[in-house]
Amino acid sequence: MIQVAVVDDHPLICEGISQLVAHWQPAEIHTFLDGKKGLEFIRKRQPDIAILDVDLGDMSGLEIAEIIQQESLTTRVIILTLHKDKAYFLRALDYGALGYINKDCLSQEIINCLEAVYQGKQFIGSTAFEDPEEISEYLDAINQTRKQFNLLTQSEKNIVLLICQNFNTKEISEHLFISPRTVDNHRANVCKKLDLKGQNSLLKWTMEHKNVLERMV
Amino acid sequence: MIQVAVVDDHPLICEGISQLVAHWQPAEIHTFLDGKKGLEFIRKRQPDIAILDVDLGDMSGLEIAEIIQQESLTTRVIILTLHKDKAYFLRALDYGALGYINKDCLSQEIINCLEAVYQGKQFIGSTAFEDPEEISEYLDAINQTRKQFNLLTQSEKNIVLLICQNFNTKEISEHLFISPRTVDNHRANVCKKLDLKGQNSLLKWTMEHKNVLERMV
DNA sequence: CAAAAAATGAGTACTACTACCTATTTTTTG
DNA sequence: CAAAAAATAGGTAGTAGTACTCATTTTTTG
Repeated sequence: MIQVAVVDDHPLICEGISQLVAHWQPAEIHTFLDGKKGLEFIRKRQPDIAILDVDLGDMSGLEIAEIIQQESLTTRVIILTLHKDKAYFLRALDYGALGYINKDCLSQEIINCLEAVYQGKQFIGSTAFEDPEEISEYLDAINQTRKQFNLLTQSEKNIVLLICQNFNTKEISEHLFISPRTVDNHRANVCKKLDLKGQNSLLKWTMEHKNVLERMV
Repeated sequence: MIQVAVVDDHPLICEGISQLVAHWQPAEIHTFLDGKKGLEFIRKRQPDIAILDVDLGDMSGLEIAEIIQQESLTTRVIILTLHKDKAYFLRALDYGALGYINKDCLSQEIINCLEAVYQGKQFIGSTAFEDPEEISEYLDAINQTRKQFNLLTQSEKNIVLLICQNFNTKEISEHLFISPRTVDNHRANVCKKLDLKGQNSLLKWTMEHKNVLERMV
């Protein structure tokens, strides 16, 4: 049976979400009215899904999401928010939340979100923003970087990630126990694949996309 | 007479702040219960100080701070928050807010904050965080970058900022109508002053501190 | 197993940034 | 005005990354 944690400081919303989850499919639902207890449970039991409110009394659901990411817990995160704040959403993304929905969305949307997130897919509520413009631009940018990175072979990826960490060719070769010439070749191939031209173009590219790349380990 | 805008969706807090401001010194105080009207006023009248709540009904005070920064308004910003969330603080800093205080601080502290911010100084409430450790580390890092940057002469600063924007030596020289050799010399001097050694060390430094440097124009 | 893809290594040339140096002109400052 | 600081420009050398070539070995995949 699926385990779901619901963390929200409003008892009414906790109750509502629980009903919706039960409606979605039979699940073991645990509700928490404050962040610390919720986090404690998530750490210990690693439920399949955690539904986190942004504005908890003692801490933010975003902080919990950050911890889940940092500690590599298997729990998938849905962030619930009252405010249509772009920055909340960006942070939720950064912290690896898969779901992001506004509290005034329809019940069906929450169920769709649960289903998507349970399958490991991203789900962003249709009522989550005032202006979906910027958000989609941001998402596109991240997606493009990811796509580009995924054009690379494993060795090439490793090398790019080492460049991210300020290693130069010589240091990379020592770190990977291979010839600097090999590293050179991989670098050249990466440049070709990503259409990077000119001096330090690869270094610049990795540093510009550092945020995205660092999360692709 | 000083102009102060207070934006908070809780009428009680608006009232309390107004009283405190009046207690501090005679001022023309304008209160707003929602973000949009507050922002409209700030844009039009550019008051000396704006006290912004993080959790407004329609938008976040942080968004308003961001707009104030983007549009280079002269208004100095104090961010008020209910939650002791580190990320809020970091965003407030990024958006150029000078004051940052928690709502459960003492009245005197708010007055101290008003005074400091009015003088253009930064003021961070003593009760604003659970763990002042990380915050001060972050602040130190930013301050160190600023200090380093301020070791540079104007030309050197200009060149560093252009490196930030992905210009290479040749492009910088064309942009500034000077010889590439001159640019080379400035770069070398910067490397010396900042104790940067090795290939691309200056490029790496500027990209690592891009966030801070970009705000130093 | 055979073909394809990836990883490994090297040769050569070019370019950009650093690391020294000197020197002149312009601007700031006491 | 005189001294100091900054901006300008150049010489020469070394190093690291890009740009292309080729070849061999290992791993993946149909």
